[in-house]
Amino acid sequence: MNPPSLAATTTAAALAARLRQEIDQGRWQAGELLRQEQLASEFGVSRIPVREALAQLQSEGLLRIEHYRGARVSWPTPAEIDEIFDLRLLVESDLVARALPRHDERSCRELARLQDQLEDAQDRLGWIGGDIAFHEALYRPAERSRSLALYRQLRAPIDRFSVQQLGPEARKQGWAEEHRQLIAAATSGDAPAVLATLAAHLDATRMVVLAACADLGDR
Amino acid sequence: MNPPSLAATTTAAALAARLRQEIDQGRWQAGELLRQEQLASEFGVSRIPVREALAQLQSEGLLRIEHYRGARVSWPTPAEIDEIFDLRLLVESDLVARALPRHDERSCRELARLQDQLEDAQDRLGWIGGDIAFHEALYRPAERSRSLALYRQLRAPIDRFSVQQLGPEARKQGWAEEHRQLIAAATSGDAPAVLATLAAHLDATRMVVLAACADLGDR
DNA sequence: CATCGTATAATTGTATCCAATTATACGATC
DNA sequence: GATCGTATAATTGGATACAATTATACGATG
Repeated sequence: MNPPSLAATTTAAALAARLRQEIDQGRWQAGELLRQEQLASEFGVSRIPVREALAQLQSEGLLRIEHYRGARVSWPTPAEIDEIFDLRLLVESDLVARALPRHDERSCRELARLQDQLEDAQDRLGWIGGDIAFHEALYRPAERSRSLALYRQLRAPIDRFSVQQLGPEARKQGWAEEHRQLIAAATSGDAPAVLATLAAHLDATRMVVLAACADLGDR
Repeated sequence: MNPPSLAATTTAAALAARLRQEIDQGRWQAGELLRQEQLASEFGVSRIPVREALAQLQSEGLLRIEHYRGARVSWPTPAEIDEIFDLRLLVESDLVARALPRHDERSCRELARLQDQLEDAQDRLGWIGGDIAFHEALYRPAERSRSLALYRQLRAPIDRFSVQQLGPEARKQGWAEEHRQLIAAATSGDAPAVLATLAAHLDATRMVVLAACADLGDR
């Protein structure tokens, strides 16, 4: 008989979500310190849920916490980014290959709808969210929850580079084209095509992220 | 000038390590509740570091925390376990393939030494620790830190089943045999052999874990 | 002037206490 | 007797307060 309780989650989780967004949007640069007290007063909570949120973001690879020193936004090296994309290719190829035979007309329409929605997105955050939604819909028919979680986890620490680099309209066009090809290949059930397109798509994204990361220097 | 500070870590981290061990040893069954107050008084600390340790173990997939309900030992389904082993095969095949050309006489001696040590291990915990050390040494020359972390993360939630099932001396023998074959293949640089052996080794382990998990029933 | 050591401030880690929520026990009602 | 509603207890989530550690400022010393 309760009202559906909008905030059915803990404040630490809400904070983590908020901070995740802000990191993606570039509020803090790589290597920058996040102060517990500052965040606590900013959001009007105590440091306890702040600490739990920071710990959560560390486990997602967005932060690195040092004992008594504080939480810094992670600063992946180009080698790490390369490795992440290699892993994404492994995992996402497996996912799409398993999903392919289970895609039907309905799921392919859903893909097209998500792509339309993506191209209508206004801000960078809506953009990356749309891309995530598209890929998840592409992989979901595989019914591999664990792999899907792994896919999310691999994206999380590098998505902010895509978001921040997302100026050039050209890249956006190419991205849309690759997504359209993925939909076509999924619709026709052409496994080699979908795998090749996915690989090309990931490689293109890799270049964007590496470029964004190169500007940082190491620390 | 400080003494090397044995506990250079936080108490939450120490607690997490301890609880990880205890979960592997089967102190709590799958689905069982871990009470914060009980753990706090048992280890002589407050509930704050206990909560942080529990959150950490949740991010590792060992626990599942429900809002205001408590932390339960995770109870993976056979399907999830199957999926984890599929992912392990993907990641570990990639790792061993990259490591293989970089193994030399020294690293292979190290593998043999670790295997000797493993076979001398007394208790179940030493056993699983030895197996982890062996595999990490097998993959380390690849210099893929992110993949190695992923490998650890995939093992973490299922190792307890191997540990608890680890009665039969027979299985232990077969395991040792497979490890010896891996060393031989690594020494001779025989990529197809090492990949085939790894796949067989993982499949054998999968069966053990699935058997241990089957006794649980779902919850 | 550079470097080291010390005192102070700033920050994180933990303990204690209170609030919010859930689980349990008990009685009323059909 | 079973089921529902309510009161109580048990448990978790969060706020405040304190301890431990690290960073900074400042002066002494060469």
